[in-house]
Amino acid sequence: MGRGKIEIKRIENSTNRQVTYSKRRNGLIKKATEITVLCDAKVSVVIFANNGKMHAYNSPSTTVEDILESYHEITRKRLWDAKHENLSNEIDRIKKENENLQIELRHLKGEDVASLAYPELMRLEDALQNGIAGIRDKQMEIYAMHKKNTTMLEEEENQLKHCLHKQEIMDADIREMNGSVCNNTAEERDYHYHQMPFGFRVQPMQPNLQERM
Amino acid sequence: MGRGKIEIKRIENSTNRQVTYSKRRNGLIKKATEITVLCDAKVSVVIFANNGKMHAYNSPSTTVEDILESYHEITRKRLWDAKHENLSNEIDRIKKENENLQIELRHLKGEDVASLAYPELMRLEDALQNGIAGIRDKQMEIYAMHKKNTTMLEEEENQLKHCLHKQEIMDADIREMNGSVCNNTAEERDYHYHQMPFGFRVQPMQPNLQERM
DNA sequence: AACTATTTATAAGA
DNA sequence: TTCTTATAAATAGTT
Repeated sequence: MGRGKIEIKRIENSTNRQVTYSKRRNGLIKKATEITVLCDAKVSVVIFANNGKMHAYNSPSTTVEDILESYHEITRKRLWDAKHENLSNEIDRIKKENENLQIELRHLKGEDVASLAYPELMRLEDALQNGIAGIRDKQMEIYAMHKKNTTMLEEEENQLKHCLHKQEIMDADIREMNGSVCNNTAEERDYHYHQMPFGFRVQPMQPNLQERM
Repeated sequence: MGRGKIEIKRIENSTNRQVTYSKRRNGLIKKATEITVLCDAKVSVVIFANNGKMHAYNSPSTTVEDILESYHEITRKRLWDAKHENLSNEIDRIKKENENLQIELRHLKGEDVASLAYPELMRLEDALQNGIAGIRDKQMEIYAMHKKNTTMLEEEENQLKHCLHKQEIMDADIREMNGSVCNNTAEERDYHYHQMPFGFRVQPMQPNLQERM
């Protein structure tokens, strides 16, 4: 818009640039004023020249600071909204997944099954049977281990009893040799021992076994 | 600059104002861009429309305002971080809950039970027994309904057979009256009928019953 | 800064 | 909103 068309690139001639700057700066501020009046808008224009001098325009009843402040607020709000939405979507997604898991759990526990279709009931029964099977296996395993422990303890106990028994015989022999009277033979004592109720003979105790598993 | 000259005062027609705003806003920003390039200037333009929507142009630069603003930016960033953290915590919480549900589900399905303690196995077995009980109840209910349906169909079939039988007797009587010879009494035919294998007398068919449930 | 030929922006209409 | 176009406005080069 002038005698000749110009390319939009830096004007190398310093004087020319200065003149153009001055004219266009006025033009810009005029346009800003016009849009403010015509369209009831709030506008802030801040221009720094090459040489560092500043000019500014802002629509009436506001300050450049107000408008710049609002600008930053909005810019930040947009950023925040975007991220906020991502997080909210993530939460919704996980909550949905959570809900489905809860429903499946309730069904497996036999709750809320009244509304289920037959094939679904079959599926649930299969799943539960598998569950029980797996848990029974594990229980058997634990039972077997428990039994094995008990047996080992029993054997240990028996061995201890046996040692004790031998010791008693030896003590008796010693007392006999020392001149005291004893008419029980070793065989007789053995017999009496075996007549004792089983419960008194063996008392494997392992109260903490369950907690260890 | 247009088809007609306009006075620089607020445009009362809302649509016109909106259109003019849109055009002039683009014009203003174009001018800002041009002066930036041509004259090596730094320009910042912020425009708020009547309705609060914002547009802005900034030449690629760092100005004093920008630096002053960064203080506020940091303040607000802290605010944002706090809100962000709340959401993140919420996500972590739900994820954790989700994980626990998945574990419980796997256990109920008999998976990953190898590492469980005995009391936990007992609890799971109880839960599964309850589940199976609930589902068996529902299955019995469905079975009962199925059986009831079948019975009803059988009765209908029997009634039909009965009607058919009566019809045959009547037909025979008519033939007899017409002079043809027949030495079977109605009673005899009745006897033969009742001697037929059950399966041929009644054939209730309802192949799609299961699919209807 | 003023002038003015020309380019550019845009008001009105579609 | 976008396109068109007649016209107003801006401005490049000149004085």
